[in-house]
Amino acid sequence: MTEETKSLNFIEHIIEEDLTNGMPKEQLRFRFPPEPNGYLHIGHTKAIGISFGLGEKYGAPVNLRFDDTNPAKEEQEYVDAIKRDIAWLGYKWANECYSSDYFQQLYDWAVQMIKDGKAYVDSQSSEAMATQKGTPTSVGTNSPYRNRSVEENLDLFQRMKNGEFEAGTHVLRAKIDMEDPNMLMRDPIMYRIMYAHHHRTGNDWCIYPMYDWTHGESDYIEQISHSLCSLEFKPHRKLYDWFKDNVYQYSKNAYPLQPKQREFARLNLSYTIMSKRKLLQLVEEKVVSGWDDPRMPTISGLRRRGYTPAAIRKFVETVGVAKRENVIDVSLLEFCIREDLNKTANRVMAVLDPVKLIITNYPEDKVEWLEAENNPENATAGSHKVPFSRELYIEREDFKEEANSKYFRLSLGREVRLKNAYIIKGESVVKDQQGNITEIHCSYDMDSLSGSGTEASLRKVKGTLHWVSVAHAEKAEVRVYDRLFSDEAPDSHKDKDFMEFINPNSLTIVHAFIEPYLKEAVVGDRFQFQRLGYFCVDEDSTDEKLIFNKTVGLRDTWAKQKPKPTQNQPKQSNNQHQRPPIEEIKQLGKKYTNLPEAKQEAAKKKILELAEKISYADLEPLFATATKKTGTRIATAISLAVLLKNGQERTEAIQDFIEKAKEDKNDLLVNEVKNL
RNA sequence: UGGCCUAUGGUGUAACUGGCAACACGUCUGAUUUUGGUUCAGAAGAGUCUAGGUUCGAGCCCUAGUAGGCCAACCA
Repeated sequence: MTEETKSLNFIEHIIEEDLTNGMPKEQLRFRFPPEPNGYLHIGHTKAIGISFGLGEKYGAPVNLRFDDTNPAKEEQEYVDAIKRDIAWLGYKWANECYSSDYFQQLYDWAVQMIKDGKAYVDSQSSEAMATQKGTPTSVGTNSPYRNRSVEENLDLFQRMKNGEFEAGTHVLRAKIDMEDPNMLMRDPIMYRIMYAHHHRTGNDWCIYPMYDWTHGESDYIEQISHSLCSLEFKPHRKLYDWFKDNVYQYSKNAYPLQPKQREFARLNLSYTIMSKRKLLQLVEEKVVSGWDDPRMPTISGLRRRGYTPAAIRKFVETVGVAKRENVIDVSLLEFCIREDLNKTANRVMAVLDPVKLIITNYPEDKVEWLEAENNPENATAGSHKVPFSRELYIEREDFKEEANSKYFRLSLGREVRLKNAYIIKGESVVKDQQGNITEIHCSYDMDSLSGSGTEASLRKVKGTLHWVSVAHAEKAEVRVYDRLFSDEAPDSHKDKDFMEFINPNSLTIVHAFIEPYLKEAVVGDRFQFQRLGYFCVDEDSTDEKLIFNKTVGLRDTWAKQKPKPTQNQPKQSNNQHQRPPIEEIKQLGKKYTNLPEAKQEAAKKKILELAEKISYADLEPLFATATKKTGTRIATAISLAVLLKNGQERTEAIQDFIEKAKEDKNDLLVNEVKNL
């Protein structure tokens, strides 16, 4: 057993506390409650990971509950997609539930509440009700219908249910408090009239319950112990509890456990959006090919892009759970998928931007089938054969006529290795009339075959190139993706619509040459194209034509050397050199008290030097340093001594500072000022 | 004129009230390498939003302030 002492997140702390306070472990029960009005995205995987993860951790059931109370927006297609995605992620739900299954129970409770004077039928327009509701900063006023008799309310509600009224003419409201600072408590609507076909209940109902009423009571009916949702529902908690307390009075025998809602910060990912409404817009306006377009942050998009469930789960686990707003850098997601694929994806060779390479001293009709290791990270992965011949394709980027010593690839007169094959040397180039290179001629060292063990084969050369034999090359379409948005937070700009940040070059279609081994590949297979990245076979592939999606590139430290056009430059400027001396003094002071003695000496020396270069005006603000920042005060004292020695007049501020320092508990500080 | 929530390296998350604030990503060095990948070794980067207070001792508790987020759908 590897008993990991992993630190707990705040939700786990709450659960642990409940457990130690006597809640039986068997009572633990969670739920994931999507509304079937769109596809799940990477943000949802956090919520899924939290609730299902807790279920796995505590061996507790987790219900998948579709919150289907708005037939106008919800569809069976979404139900199916959601189930598919959760299952693909590898989670198992205990029960497949629907809020619509509880409509009758909810209705009965609502009648009960009317009888108890806790709910009433309002018959105003939505505008009138909105006005009466007030604003966050001003209280609301009571509806003129607020004091209808129980009998009238019962009659009206019954008739609402019977379909006797037009949509929009009446609603059922909870009678709470129109002056509550929490607007959700200002007589929230429980039911509205709606003549719409529901994907499960058909036309059985013409009144539909609202979210707050339905969601909390669904938790209660399912006896969910911890109802976990995102931060924006925090204000709903008060109402959640109000409804729960009332209903509990009616049903405590049947449903003894009262659920507890807790909220966490949702996941945001840089360079993308996470709103279902906006994702739907991308789909509807055909900016992308569908919900599962590989550029979409949806689970189905990521799946098609080549992401694995393991990588996504690792990602969600790594980002953690807390209550503050956050934006996760996509580089973390990319790290997770690379880490997984590096261990599992077979290596193959493919050339995306080909130029012909001719080995002039290799026989014209000779073909060798060379051994290629499938995965150096996995000894059991085996190997496959790759054909080698006189004419090959290599990557255009892998050749330069002249190159400096930093360039490890092929150039004239220099040697490189062809992966799994021979060492070659650049000899000459053939160009067309425009000066474009059409052929590169080279010679090969016939004794240098990879793995042959000869002295020549063991020679160290600076670079290794991937290649594909021209005669044996298969063609394939490769879809190379860039981020969908050019802005780090496309929907965070008040003055600009997120659509303005769409990256016009988010998809590039490349016609590539691939080694014949790949002919066998089937939809969903994942490979590492050596030196390029990870790719997977897209479902658009046919028997005649293979199509690959680029999942993610390899880490590329070489690309970083070159000036890159992207906006992802490191922001940290190297301002160490030009930092004003006073800043350096502050920095040294910062750690002063924590340093071991020897380093303290060194720091002091440095401060003494720097202090020669500062003025009184620089130092004066530091006299006000907070008492507890002892280090800075010491640095200030040391510097002050230098100024005084150099003839600085004793101002009142100086005197105050010295006096106060002399009374400090810290001996280091006292020592510095006692002789001033 | 309001209510609620949050604030820790560039990013995300930790830290039993107590040893130089930990981990991951990212960044930078170096080594290894038939992938400029992987792996390995190392470095830089934080006075825990500010100011007070309680305490022998505060990232953590209290007060005030500042900044950001959420709240006015017959949506969820």
